[in-house]
This record gives sequence, structure tokens and C-alpha cells, in this order.
Amino acid sequence: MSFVLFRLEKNVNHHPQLLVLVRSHLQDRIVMLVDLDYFFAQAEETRNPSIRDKPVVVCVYSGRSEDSGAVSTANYAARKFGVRSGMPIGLAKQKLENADAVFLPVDDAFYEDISKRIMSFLRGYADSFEQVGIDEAYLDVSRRIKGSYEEAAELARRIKIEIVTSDGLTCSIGVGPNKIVAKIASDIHKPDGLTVVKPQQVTEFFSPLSVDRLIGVGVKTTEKMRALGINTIGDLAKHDVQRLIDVFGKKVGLYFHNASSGVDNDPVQERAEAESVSRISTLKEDTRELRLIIEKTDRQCKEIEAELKQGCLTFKTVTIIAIMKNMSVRSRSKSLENKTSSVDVLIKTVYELFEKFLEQSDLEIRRVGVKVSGFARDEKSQQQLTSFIEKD
DNA sequence: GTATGCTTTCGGC
DNA sequence: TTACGGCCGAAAGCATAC
Repeated sequence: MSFVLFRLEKNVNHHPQLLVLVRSHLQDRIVMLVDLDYFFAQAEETRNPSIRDKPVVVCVYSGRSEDSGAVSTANYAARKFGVRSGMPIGLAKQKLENADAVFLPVDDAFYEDISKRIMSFLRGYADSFEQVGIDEAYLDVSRRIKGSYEEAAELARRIKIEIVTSDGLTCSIGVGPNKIVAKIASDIHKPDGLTVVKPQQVTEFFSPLSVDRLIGVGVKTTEKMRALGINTIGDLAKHDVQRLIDVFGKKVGLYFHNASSGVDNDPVQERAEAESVSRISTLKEDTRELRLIIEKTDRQCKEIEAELKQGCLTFKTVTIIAIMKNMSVRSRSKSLENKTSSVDVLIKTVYELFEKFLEQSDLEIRRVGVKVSGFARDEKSQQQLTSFIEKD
């Protein structure tokens, strides 16, 4: 994206008026990030208000034993006890001993339903719209707000009221000149926050923040940066670009450099359809027995087939995923000669990949998964579906 | 030299 | 003291094909 911008500016350098036009169009944006607070847990609170004041922990149970699985989301009452997303359920239970906590299984269909309603009216407030995951969305409101941050804040307040009124949920909103600033702004006062960062405030706002506030900076990258003496976003902004590129690679290094100064030309736009579909699940026990693995993956293949059928999609590449006893992740993939939608081909390919994989490794396997990618529309089944709908 | 495929790693939600 | 989900995408390094 920044490459396109560079070429544009280079070409219009001979035409000063055009340059101003391009620049103002790209730079004077107002972007909003709306993030539904602790979404799954809050959704559960609306369904059963009596749990509102208790610690609520929404879990993905793996089914292996009573408490095996991980925490998906916890409300703030639970977070006060140190409960975090991704944490083992058993550990969360220990932290919440005698706290009168509520543990609930995830109910994806319920959350999806709420999300769809909210996203569809949010879309109506934006010049352009980009949903991220189930509970977040960017709104480019530049045109309808005409460059006024005061009006943007007013719109944000209206949106917050509308979400509370329609679905009883609070959200946190960040407003800024681009997606990165809006995202970090939304993060700063949670829950039920509203933070507006104007262009001239970006440097002051960013400098003292820890680098891990940036999207793309997780545990590993934070460690690497710490080793380079980079702790805050301000430190990152002062660091030599070439050094960042040497350490993190060209694309990521440049991204860190620009992001740290609050520079981001990434447009707000609807995301494309998914490029892969996968299923992964935990085995009853760790094993190296092909039969037990295939029992699980056969079901996964059938689920994947059903999902692809809805979009009339064929696939080209099959990947198997194995999470070993020690939690290390392994994968193997194969690209087929021809695109297909056949579940039999999928099942057979998965079998062969796992058979070969087992010969190459000697650790027991804990979780297994199947992924397909390289999609294309299957025109034949699309026509059948269309004529079926027309007849109806 | 370029395009594509395969595998791994990292990170977001 | 341990404990441990299920998705998704981006990118890099390497191998191979053309």
C-alpha cells in the first residue's frame, strides 16, 4: 500500500496541485475503531443478568477431562483475579477459588447473531467499513464528518448509546487519523471508553506507550525489542530503520518504523472472503495411532466439506496440522493436481499426509487439524444453486 | 530470474 | 507445582519448476 502511495506521489511531483489533492485525500482521514468489550462474557451477562457482578469466564472445553481447555474471554471481575484469555481453565479455577465465579462454555451461534446485528448498523455510519474478527470494526468517517474531530466524537457517543440500547452491550471506541492510531486509542480506556487522538497529538500519545500496544508485537517480538533497548513506542520511533529491517525483515521492519510514528495509510475496506477453512480439535488422549487420528480428521473433513458447499467452493491445497504432546506445532501440506470439492479426495489426502507424518516424527500427538485453501468458485454447483433458488 | 509450493513462526481475536 | 482452544492471516526461508 505504501508502495502505491510512493508511486502516486512520485508521478504527481510535476503537478503540484495534484500532489496536494492526493495528499489531502490520503492524509486527512478520520478513522474510528469500535471494539465490543470482553465480548463473549458480556454477551453471557446480557443473557443472564444475575451473573453481572460475578467473575464470568467463557471457556473452550476440549472434552478430554472435566477442566481441560482454555479461557476464551473473562469479564473484568474475573480479570481482577488474574484470569486471562488463553489461560488453562484449571489455572483460572484456581485463581477464582471461593470467588463465586461462573464458568460457561462458548456459544458461538449466540455471539455471531449479536455481532451480525451490530455490525450491520455500524456499517451504515461509515464511508467505508472493515470488520475485524467477531467483535471489532473500523469505520472511515472522513467524508460524513468533514474533518471535524468534535463531530467524530459526537458520532462515537451516539454509536455507544445505540449499541447499549439495541443489545445491552458496552464498547470502547478510538478515533484517530488512521487505523493504527484508532486501534491504540480504543485500547487505552477500557471498558466503555472513548478516546480521540488528533493528528497533532499522535506523537505525544504514542511515545510513552509500551511497544506491545502495537498490532503485530506479541511476546516474542517484545523480547527481541527489549534486547535492542526498545521498550516504548517512542524508543521504536527513534531506532534506525535499517536496523529494524535487518532484525525483523523488510516488510515488518518498515511497518514497525512507520507505525511507531503513527504513520499508516492502510485503507479501511471490506475484507475479502476467507482464504482457508480449517478445523482443529483435541484428541481424547495423546496418541500415535493412525486409526484414532483419522477417526477425528474424517469428521473434520466432512464439516469442512459442508462449509465449502455453501459457498460453492473448490480447493487446491490440503494441510494437516498436528500439535504434539509438548505443544509444538507441526504441519504438512499437499497441493492437488486439480481443484476439487470431493470429500473423498480430502479424506484420502489427509490420510496419506498423516501416514507419512507419523513416519517422520516420534512424539505423541495431542491435537489434530485439517485445513483447505486455494479456493475457486465451482460454477457448476453455483448454477444449480441459482436455478434452485429461481424456481423457488 | 521469477513464480509457485511447502513449512514454520508469529500474532490477533 | 501443573494445568493448555479453535480459528484466522502475514511473512520468511527454502526448494523446485520454468
